Amino acid sequence: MDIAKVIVDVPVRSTDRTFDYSIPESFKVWIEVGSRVAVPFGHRTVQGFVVSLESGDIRTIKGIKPIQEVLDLVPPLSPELVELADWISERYACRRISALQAMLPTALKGKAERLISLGDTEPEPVNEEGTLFPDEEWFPIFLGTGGEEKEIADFVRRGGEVSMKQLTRAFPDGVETIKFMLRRGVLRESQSIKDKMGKKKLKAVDLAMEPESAREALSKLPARSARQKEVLSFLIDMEAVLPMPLKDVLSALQVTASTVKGLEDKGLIEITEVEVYRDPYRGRDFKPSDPLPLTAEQQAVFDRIIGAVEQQRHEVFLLHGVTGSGKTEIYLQCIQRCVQQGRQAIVLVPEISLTPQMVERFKGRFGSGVAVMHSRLSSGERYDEWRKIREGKASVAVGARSAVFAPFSNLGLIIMDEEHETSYKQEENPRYHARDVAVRRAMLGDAAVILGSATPSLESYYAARSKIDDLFSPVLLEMPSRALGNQLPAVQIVDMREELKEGNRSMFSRALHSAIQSRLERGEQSVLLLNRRGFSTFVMCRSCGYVAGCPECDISLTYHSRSNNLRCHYCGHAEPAPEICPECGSEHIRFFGTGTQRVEEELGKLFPGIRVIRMDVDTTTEKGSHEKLLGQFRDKKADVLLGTQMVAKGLDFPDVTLVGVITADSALNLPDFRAAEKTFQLLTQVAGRAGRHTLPGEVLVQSYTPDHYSIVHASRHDYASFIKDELKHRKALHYPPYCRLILVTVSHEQMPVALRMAENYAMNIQGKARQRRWFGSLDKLTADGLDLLGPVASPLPRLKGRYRFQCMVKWRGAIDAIGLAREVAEELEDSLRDPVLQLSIDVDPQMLM
DNA sequence: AGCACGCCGACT
DNA sequence: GTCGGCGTGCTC
Repeated sequence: MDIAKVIVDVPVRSTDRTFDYSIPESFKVWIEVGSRVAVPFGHRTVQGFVVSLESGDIRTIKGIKPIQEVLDLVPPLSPELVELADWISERYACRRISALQAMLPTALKGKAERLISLGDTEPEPVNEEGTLFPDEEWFPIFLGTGGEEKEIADFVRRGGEVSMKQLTRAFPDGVETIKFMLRRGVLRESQSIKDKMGKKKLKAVDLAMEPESAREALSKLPARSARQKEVLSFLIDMEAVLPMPLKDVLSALQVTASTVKGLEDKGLIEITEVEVYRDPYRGRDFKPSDPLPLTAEQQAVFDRIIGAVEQQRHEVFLLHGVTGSGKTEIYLQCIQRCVQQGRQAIVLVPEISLTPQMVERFKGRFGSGVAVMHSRLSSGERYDEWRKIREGKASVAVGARSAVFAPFSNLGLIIMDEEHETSYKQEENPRYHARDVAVRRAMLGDAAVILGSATPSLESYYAARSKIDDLFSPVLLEMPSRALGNQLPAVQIVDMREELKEGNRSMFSRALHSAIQSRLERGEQSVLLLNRRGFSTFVMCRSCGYVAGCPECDISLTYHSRSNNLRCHYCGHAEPAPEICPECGSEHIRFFGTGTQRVEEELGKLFPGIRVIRMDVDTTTEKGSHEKLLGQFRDKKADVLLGTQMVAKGLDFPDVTLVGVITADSALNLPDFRAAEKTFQLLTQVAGRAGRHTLPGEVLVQSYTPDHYSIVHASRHDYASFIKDELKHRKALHYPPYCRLILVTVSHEQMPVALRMAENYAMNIQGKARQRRWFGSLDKLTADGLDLLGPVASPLPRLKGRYRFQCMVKWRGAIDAIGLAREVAEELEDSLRDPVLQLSIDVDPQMLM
């Protein structure tokens, strides 16, 4: 093994391949597939990943350079993850380095640092031009001031090796002099990769001897060392829990560090630096829980799954269980078996439902063997959870999307809860879908996969029934009844058109109004859902029709009452709310559309004294606020929990007997072929929140289109009928699961360029598809083929100052449509070498915007 | 991404 | 006649 093939951290197309490096003898034991290394690349040092090792004669490869540094003691990636990264880069048309980077916590994103040390050359006399005059007898004129050069040299000598950053900070005007010194070899530059985040170190105190000898020493300490004696006797008492964090000693005894230091100087104790994990859940105790007895239905499903787990066989299960059917308990017991076998498990949950309740359940069952990864952790905390996994200190990882990359070495089971959630699709590069990555990873490592949902995505459900997917055909397991035997709540649809006809212009129907009223009287709780994302509310002038829009994105601005300003949901642009119309000066400027803030205000007017907790993006930005709000609601500090989709997921409150959906239609009107599916899923999820315990629940759904099949079927908890209807639509219109999609978005600052390039793209891909005889055969459902829609203006036609057009590739069968889409994009980029032009390829898009 | 190599305008 | 503009192309 003499040669390492390395993917370097330079994310452009021309470097999206391996580069060969020789491995210095001393590194050979450290370097494996998955190692992170520093390599010389061009004129600098970059970070890279070893993706394969080859034996070979180094001399046969011209210009090969050696690996400069191995960056980690333990390779951060396994060969299995490296292979997975390859697959991701092909399937999602992204650079290999992006796929590799996506697998690591941001803390490990090393960047090169320039280090300056003294060179071997003695400072030589030079004149102003930098010409050497070694033979001249007269004293040299240094560039600038000779004194400065001496100061810089002294500074570097003191530090031994200082970073360029430090040096320029110390000598802000010395840049020229430093360059000059480098040129002459007085200073030398080297580069090294520095991680963004260090490990957290903690000072800990321990006795330097056996407790008996310490006790003896204690008696010999003079009386004037009263404080030190206190500390020592405390440590002897606490002997069982040593070493102990220094700061705990200080706060327990109200002494200062110098007192403890004194003891160290006497050689009685030791102060050491221990590496600690930043445990985000430190100091919280989790109620231990034992496995619950399974119902017959649960048992049957469990038995089926556990067979695969115990035989260490790759198999994918689609677990379709109604809300409250006890899927989580099945997950827990499968994990338990998996861990007992010495293998590890990953649990994927949507970010939004990664609530403290959820975490509690896993921590309660598996204790400290659980690592939790979600976006609210600081990057240091996330790094530490990640290291816990890699170092074998955790055997269960619970987390959002990216936890699918948890660096376990012997993975036995991957569980994906709420399998249908769109948040499993990453919306930036690499645009991977965690479900498909999970299945692929499990395939590579002979692990089982459970995809669980009350409302499985059509893609998964169809794959389970028809076994046609190229990636996976899950085994369908059904759990149609609730574990506690209680009924699914009755759902009533309220026709809002009728309300309007009868003169009720409020956002609450009479039925919902009286339902809330009766809950208030009985002291029960309600959950109100407004699936209204910010952009649908807008500010309009009633006199001239002016609508406040974002200057960068051409979409209407949303009014935020707390800060009294208008904000763009997409780019973050904010401006003060106008009092008069900026176009015509009229005072008739009004705020339309219903956001959660407005519902909150309205509730206060209609039900004086009502206690409302509002939960949406605005009230949950602060760390821990989510948790706090839910805690308050659970403690019955409020009558109503009002919020966006985040209130619909996985919450379980015993006293909630009413769930109200203020407008069920808002998602239906989005330009998305999944609109009906999303509406059905949301309504089913939220309806499942009511009456999970002893009190019966009621669900009221307000709608302007009460006859829509997604609303009707959701109200009857009828997944099968919904699927039947929806599949018919998808088939007729050639949408997934009957084909796959690739969304190509072309954007440019100049509208004509963007449009022209989008047209070129469409033309080129059609041409090539025709040549390969792939084009235009989607109508015959059995045939392989490719079809193209567009270009059309993107649903968000302008974003962050760029005009956007999109082409939709629809394809099916054993053709390399993804490769083709990428090829055409690259050719286009080459022909118009304009860095402003952006082409993005989204394979299997979830959001069509 | 950086960074050097390389071919055409305003200055000693 | 030279310094330097940034177009082009390479990095094991």
